[in-house]
Amino acid sequence: MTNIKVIAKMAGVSVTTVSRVLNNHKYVAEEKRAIVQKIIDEMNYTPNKNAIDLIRGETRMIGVIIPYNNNQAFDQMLHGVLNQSVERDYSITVLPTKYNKDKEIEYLSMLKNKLLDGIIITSRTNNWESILPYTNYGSVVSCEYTDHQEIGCSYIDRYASYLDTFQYLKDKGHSKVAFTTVRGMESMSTKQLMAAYKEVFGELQSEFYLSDCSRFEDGYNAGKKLLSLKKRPTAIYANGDEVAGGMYQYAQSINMRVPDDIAILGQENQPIGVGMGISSVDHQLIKVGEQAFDLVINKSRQKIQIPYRIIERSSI
Amino acid sequence: MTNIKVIAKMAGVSVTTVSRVLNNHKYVAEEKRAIVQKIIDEMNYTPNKNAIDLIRGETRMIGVIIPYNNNQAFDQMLHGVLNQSVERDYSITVLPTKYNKDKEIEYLSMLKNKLLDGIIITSRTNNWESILPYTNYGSVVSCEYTDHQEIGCSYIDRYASYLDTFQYLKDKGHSKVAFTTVRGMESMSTKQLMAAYKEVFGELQSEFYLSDCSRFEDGYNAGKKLLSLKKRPTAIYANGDEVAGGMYQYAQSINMRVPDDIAILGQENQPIGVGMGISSVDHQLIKVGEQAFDLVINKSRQKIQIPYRIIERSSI
DNA sequence: ATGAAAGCGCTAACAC
DNA sequence: GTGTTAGCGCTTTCAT
Repeated sequence: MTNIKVIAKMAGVSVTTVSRVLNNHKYVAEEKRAIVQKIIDEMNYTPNKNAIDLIRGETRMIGVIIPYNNNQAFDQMLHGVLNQSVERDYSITVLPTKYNKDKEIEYLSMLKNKLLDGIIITSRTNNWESILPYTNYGSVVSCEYTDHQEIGCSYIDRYASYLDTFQYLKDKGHSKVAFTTVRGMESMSTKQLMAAYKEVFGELQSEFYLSDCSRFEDGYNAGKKLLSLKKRPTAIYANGDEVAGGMYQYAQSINMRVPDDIAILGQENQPIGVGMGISSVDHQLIKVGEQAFDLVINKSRQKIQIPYRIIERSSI
Repeated sequence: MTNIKVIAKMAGVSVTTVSRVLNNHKYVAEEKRAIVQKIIDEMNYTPNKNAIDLIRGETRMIGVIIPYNNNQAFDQMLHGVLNQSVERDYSITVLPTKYNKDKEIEYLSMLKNKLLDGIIITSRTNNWESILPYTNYGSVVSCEYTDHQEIGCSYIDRYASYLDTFQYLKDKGHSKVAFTTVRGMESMSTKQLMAAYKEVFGELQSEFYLSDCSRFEDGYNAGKKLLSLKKRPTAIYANGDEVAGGMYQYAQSINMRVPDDIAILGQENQPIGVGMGISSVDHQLIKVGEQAFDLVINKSRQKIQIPYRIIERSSI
């Protein structure tokens, strides 16, 4: 292992001097700097960043906690983070939890371990009380709103969005609308969705709600269930355009017309949505990710709301 | 900062003993082990992994070099890597290069810097000769085939795939086929694509080839160009289902029927493809990523080929 | 069984 | 300007 000591010996100077040329310090004789640099180049030497981090207590590395690594919504946020990190010269470490509480905490403790300067939580399974202690070791920002002031937030106002969306559907003349989600009632956003539904349409009949939908196939199956109901919905609000696409395809397979027989609304403005002409409410998750990144590296605890928008296409 | 020293003092033992209980060493009196563990729990102490890495010279962290962070193909490989990393308890750092040579080398030198145990290169811009030296510092595996035996490879036989695909198209009666790519002739796979085309159809007329296609919109525009040709193609082989989807939509917008008026073949079996019924040649990039991960962590230099398959739907 | 002490590779006072 | 030295937080001989 060729380390700073070796270079120092070869150059006939002290490690300090080598360290100085490495870090572009002033007060190094041009002559010595030249010879040191020459040895460095010859030996093709690069400092051990691990040792540097150990001393500095900083890593320029940000972690992104993500439940699944194959979910469009989380992917979009991750992309936003990645976009910014490239500009700002930070590295990003992806931390997939599968909503495992211990795993999540293990990742959080990477802050304590000085492995990460900050963490972005796109979605969590532990309660905030368990997470809060880690804010002492590094910046943690959430992509979901929380009151806790030690947590910075880059979030969307999901409740408002859901309210708007259901109202939009109601205005279009729909009163029997069904919807799908990824997770069940353990998820904050599912709860908000439920609440918004109730606000607009009143009590929800349970057959109109389906969880565990992530991909196209899930949408297809959900479509089958929903459209087989004796009292079937006139509109479906899917949690993602991929899921919506699956529903769309099932509808077509049984010769139902969209939007005449069944209206379909997706989320997140995914490619499949533009391809199939599915209306979508875009929560601009990429922007959420970009903003979250800015917050972490600035160790900011601001609460920043990212606007959503409904993109009208022909499925509704 | 509560470190091992503090714990040692509080427990009234030496740092060595603390280190031993931390690492589950034998030869620690059950009594002492208990008291040390108690303090550790009370103090909510976790060791500084950075310091541990420094000594061990290992990080359990793998880097994935990716040109863009918003390209379906690279995303799929990344997902494959992520899938495996969760199982094996490794962290993954995403290293986006935008095909910048210096950035790419900078990332490679993270191996030397002891920041990464290994690196997976999904696509590169430097030549292998520049990359080879870094194999001395850690395992580097490529998702593209190379003869260099210091590089492990998890790859697809692109040339064979392209040959098969074009032959498939020819068998379907197409002789005028156009195609698109992300990058131009600087890319290895574009070169192979060209060669395969020539092999099957003979000389390529330049209007039948378009580069810089990544997303749906690119496909739409490519479709417009290709279908506006006086001598237009009867089939298009798109570099991805998203791009294919854009072409499909343009075709529909001018009332051309798919596949009767124009046949469209995509790649990578993306959701939009199943949604729109686009035939696709699936290179199983997720598997490529999974296999690549296995290779890095085993420091294997094997060359493993992942099979591709043509998925027939209705666009051809 | 347990602890003292010597590093891992580097930075940052502090002295000269 | 340059070098000596004391750490950063931990592991690992080597004694005891």
